Amino acid sequence: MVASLPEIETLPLYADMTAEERRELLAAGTVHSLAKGEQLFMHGEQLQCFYLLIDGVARQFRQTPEGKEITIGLAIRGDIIGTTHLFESVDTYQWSAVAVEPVTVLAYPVAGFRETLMTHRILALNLLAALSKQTHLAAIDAEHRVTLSAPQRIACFLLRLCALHHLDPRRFELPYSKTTIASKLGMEAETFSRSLKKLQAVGVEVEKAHLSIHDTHRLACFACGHCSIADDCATLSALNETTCSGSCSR
Amino acid sequence: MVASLPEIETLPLYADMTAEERRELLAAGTVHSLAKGEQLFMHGEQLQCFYLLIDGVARQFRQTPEGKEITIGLAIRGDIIGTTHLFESVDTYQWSAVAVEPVTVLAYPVAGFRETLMTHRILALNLLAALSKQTHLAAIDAEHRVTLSAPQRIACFLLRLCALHHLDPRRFELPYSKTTIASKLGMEAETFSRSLKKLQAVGVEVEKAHLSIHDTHRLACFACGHCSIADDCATLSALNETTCSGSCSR
DNA sequence: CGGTCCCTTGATAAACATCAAATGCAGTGG
DNA sequence: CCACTGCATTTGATGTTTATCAAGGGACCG
Repeated sequence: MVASLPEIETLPLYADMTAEERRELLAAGTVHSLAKGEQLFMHGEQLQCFYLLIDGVARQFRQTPEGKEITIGLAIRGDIIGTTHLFESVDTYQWSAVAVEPVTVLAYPVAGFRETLMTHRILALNLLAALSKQTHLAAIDAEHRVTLSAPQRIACFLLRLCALHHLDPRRFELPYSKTTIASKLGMEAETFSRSLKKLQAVGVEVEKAHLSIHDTHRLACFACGHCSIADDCATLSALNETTCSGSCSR
Repeated sequence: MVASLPEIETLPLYADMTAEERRELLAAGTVHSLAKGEQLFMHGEQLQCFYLLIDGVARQFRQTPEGKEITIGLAIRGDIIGTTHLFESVDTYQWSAVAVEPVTVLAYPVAGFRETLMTHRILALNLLAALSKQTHLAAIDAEHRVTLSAPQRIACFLLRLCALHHLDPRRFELPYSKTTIASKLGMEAETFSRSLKKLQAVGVEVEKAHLSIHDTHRLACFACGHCSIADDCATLSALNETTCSGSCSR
């Protein structure tokens, strides 16, 4: 764990700080490691810590009375989990979080954290940035669920996946189970399976968990043709432009 | 406009401050009034101000290339609009906002706002609280779209509407058009119209824009039976308990 | 070897969108 | 005051998408 600690400094939460301030904040948190399947917190539990995810993947979800699970999001390195509850007038977690891959987190107790924020103003700004981003991504996700078909949402997800995890689109392995991805995209596993097959028509080869995107540009056109994020997704395209040049012809 | 200004102090954004600090912050913003249909900002425009909504209703939305509009949310008194973009690495608005009812806002220029936040630490905390709430509500909305049927989402919306706007459930008028509500709920106007009719079966009378909820408790059971927010919605129920006692039998 | 979990495939059904058309209301201009 | 126009709403008919139910294959594990 300690091996990866030095690089924590590069995470956005600690951006724009003096080395000293960073060191102090890092010292305030405690490192935890979780095996696949272990939970960070459960819905209804007493609020205790929020977490900075250093490595692995954590799934945040809600559960309906019937037992159906709705995935709120998949968090990866650099993402912050549990802060949403910090400033609400509640003292319990409003949803649950579990590791879907072995996870390393830096845990910060919520007790007295308001005071920490008063002292470390830049931290407050960085937290604001993180929450803004979350809100923005939530809005985009919501739009996708309304305007994009299941295959298109998958296509969008795959492109984003490659960008975020630095995977080679021409051949990569899904970093977590298809069931998990399906739930993150708000569809049933069956629909995911069937839709993935339809993507063969736009040049996506599937073999178990191994995928090959023959032409990222083509896939992007298929997925993003009906999406309003065009300019913003230039960010995503930029990341992909290592393997593919030119943007969608819109 | 000035008439309503004194009460601005009671908004959450200015909570926990000294009177002096509040006065200073209020002075930093400029009051704007917009007629129905006027826009606060448009997607792609240069980022200039963010807004604290003092009165009226503003709709935030995105537009797909085909011209379809996706409503992100309806903001009312106390809500903050445009902050999401403040901390992102973008300098344009990522979506649009228009007044669906005559609106009064307090506008704050984004230029130099980071510095303001450094000086006014409590403001930063209050902003964090506001953004947390937004994220939380977004998660709930997303869950509703997956787990609730159209009539149930409408029922949930109506109950919430009465609570937020302090309307008497036994007889009230919709504060904005049905088309607007439908789009906020992520459904077509036709579906909204048909679903609203189905609510007659659980005691909702409809006549033009006038609604009567005969039994809020019954409607809550119909809507919330499949929802995971039970405890949290106690907040909402609490507001409703002026007219209806007892909670859903779950 | 039996069990479990993940994934796939097929058949069916429900919910919702879409298309098309009618109604009614509000505002406009004559 | 009345025809005219535009917009919001409603209603009906139809189609598509996706969930649901059911069953089977394959990998991993004890």
